[in-house]
Amino acid sequence: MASAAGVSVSTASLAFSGAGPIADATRQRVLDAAAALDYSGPNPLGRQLRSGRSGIVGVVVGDALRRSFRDPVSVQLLDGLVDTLGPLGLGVLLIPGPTGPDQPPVDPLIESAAMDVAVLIWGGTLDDPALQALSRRGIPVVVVEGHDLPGVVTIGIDDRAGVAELTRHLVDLGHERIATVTLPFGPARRSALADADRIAGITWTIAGRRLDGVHDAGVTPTAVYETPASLVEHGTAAAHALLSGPAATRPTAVVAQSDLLASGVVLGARELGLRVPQDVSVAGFDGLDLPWLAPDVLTTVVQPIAEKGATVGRAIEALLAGGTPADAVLPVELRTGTTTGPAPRG
Amino acid sequence: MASAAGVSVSTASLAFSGAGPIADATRQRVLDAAAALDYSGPNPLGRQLRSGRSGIVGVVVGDALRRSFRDPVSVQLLDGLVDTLGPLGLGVLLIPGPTGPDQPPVDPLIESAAMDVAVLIWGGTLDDPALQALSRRGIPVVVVEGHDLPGVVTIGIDDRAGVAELTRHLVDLGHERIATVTLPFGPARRSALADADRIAGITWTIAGRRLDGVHDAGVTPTAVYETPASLVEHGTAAAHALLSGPAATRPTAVVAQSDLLASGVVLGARELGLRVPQDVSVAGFDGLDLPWLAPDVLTTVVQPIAEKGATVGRAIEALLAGGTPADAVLPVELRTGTTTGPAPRG
DNA sequence: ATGAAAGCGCTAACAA
DNA sequence: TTGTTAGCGCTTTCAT
Repeated sequence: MASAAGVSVSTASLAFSGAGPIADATRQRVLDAAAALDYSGPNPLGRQLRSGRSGIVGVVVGDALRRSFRDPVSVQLLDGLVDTLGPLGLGVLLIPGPTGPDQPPVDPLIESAAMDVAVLIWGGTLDDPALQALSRRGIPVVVVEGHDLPGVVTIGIDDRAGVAELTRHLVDLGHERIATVTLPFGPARRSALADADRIAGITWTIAGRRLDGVHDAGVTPTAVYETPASLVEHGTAAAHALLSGPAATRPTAVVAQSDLLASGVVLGARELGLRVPQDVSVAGFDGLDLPWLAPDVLTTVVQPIAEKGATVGRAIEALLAGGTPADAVLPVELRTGTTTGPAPRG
Repeated sequence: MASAAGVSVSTASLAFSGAGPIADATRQRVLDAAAALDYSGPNPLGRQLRSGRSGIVGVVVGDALRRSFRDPVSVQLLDGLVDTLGPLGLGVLLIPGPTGPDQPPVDPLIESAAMDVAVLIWGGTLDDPALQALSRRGIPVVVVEGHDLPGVVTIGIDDRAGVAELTRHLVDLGHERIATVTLPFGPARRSALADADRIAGITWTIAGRRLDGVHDAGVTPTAVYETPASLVEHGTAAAHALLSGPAATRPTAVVAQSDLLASGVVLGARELGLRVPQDVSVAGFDGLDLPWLAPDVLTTVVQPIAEKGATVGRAIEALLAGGTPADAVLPVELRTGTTTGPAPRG
């Protein structure tokens, strides 16, 4: 302990914290002694116990890291969050989400890691075991893109309205047979066409909301293809399932619930010998940069991802200050690119 | 405190830890009392202070998160690391690397967050301020893909030999004019052709080692294009710079130091109207899945990324057990795809 | 302006 | 088998 080296006891605390009244000379003496003993400042563990705060925000990614982080949306969200949290002196602890059906339902870190707040990326329902464990521990929770749940702060975007606007754009272009490619419906992931029963059983609301957006535009999709994750290859698989039929019955437009899925659809359509947008229009959601689609630019709904992360960060700040931040729904914006065009003459 | 509720004091500790002798009846009584008071197990802060361990591994990503995580290599490494650390009860704290030249050199978390070990992804030299801060704090460090530094554990791959083998593959195909596209040379990032002076000043050894690999195969690159980050768009820019000249002098093969760069080169070559591999061969490094290149498969050097993460995890385990884990150099393997072929007849 | 003392919640040694 | 005690390193009253 530096105090032994210097002369005082807890005056050292003042010397380091800067708070409290202390003579410049004394402070300097303490700092010098610390340097001599290469003591590098207060031990964070002691400080944390004393203050009851760990300075750590646990971020539960909705999936195995590998899969989550292949999704630029999660990454950019995390980036915005880290940028906001850093200046507040808060660090982000990565917590893997449920890995597989036969794995333990919640990561041990959720049960026992020190954290002041937790963030659930990608939703969660009330009976989510992670949510229950956190509430048992009394750790406040911020949920991104989930249900509106009592007792937790929810940050989302107005995706339903965004998809509705996008769909109307397609209707205005004369499209009548519109198919859609969705995000996963729930923990039981599938890559397949979904029937009405399956659609009725959607538990992850993000897929449901974006599907509702299509209906809001007065459109009933000719087919709904459900994917197990927002990845390019699943979009390609969807394209093969949706676009292999004859031109007379094939959809003339595909609305994908993410840009990654949409770019997979574009690639799949090309593999089938279809031109985009002459033979089929493709639209996405998110507003990512997709350099490999160049020179095409995807028509999509742009969501403010980094801003979403920052909003989560501010909610955390408010929570830690003892406040009760309001839920937030951020606006989205339609961006028309080159992958949508007039419906082909039938 | 549960002890008040139950009947005992620190017997509760035994009840929760499971260690030590305790009567089943007593344990049950404690657990019941805990449930009644909804006490959710020992406070991690107290436990941490007592044990002197935080259970946290700080991972310093070599860059802004946004950029780091667009690189699948970092993500998969992190994934392998998290998978290994989880069962050990260790969590990963994300620490942003240097963000910009005018930013503070090290993130405050490096100075003051509680962590038992730190991992530096993507290198670091001896005078790296992060490394210095960590050593001042007495926190052991594992470095991935960096220099061999005294006092830190280094985990890497045999990339030099891998690039040499790859280059020999091209030589065997008859290529004589081979250009190369490199990873960043150091913190001062550029997107430009590099002259000899610039090459002599490489500080991030990963670029240097992979460049040396080309020479090991007896090849002097006709041009070296330096990129500011391992991203598709920088590969495309490199392709335009390297492949715009007349066929007689243009390189017939390009060795990129990452798959992302290589796929950018492929896209750029196509934009220039060149066929891959008939007009120009392109090879990469990493062994990623690149769905958007389909049906092409990149010729590349496959590195065991997840295994690298796991190796880092095991080194951390050994470090925390008081051992001194050895540096590791993991093997790589050439994978020939469809993007390299015989040199065009000149 | 500085020092003394208490206590954050826990666990490990020891005593009973 | 259980209870008592001490102390991890810190910050914060409260005295001096």
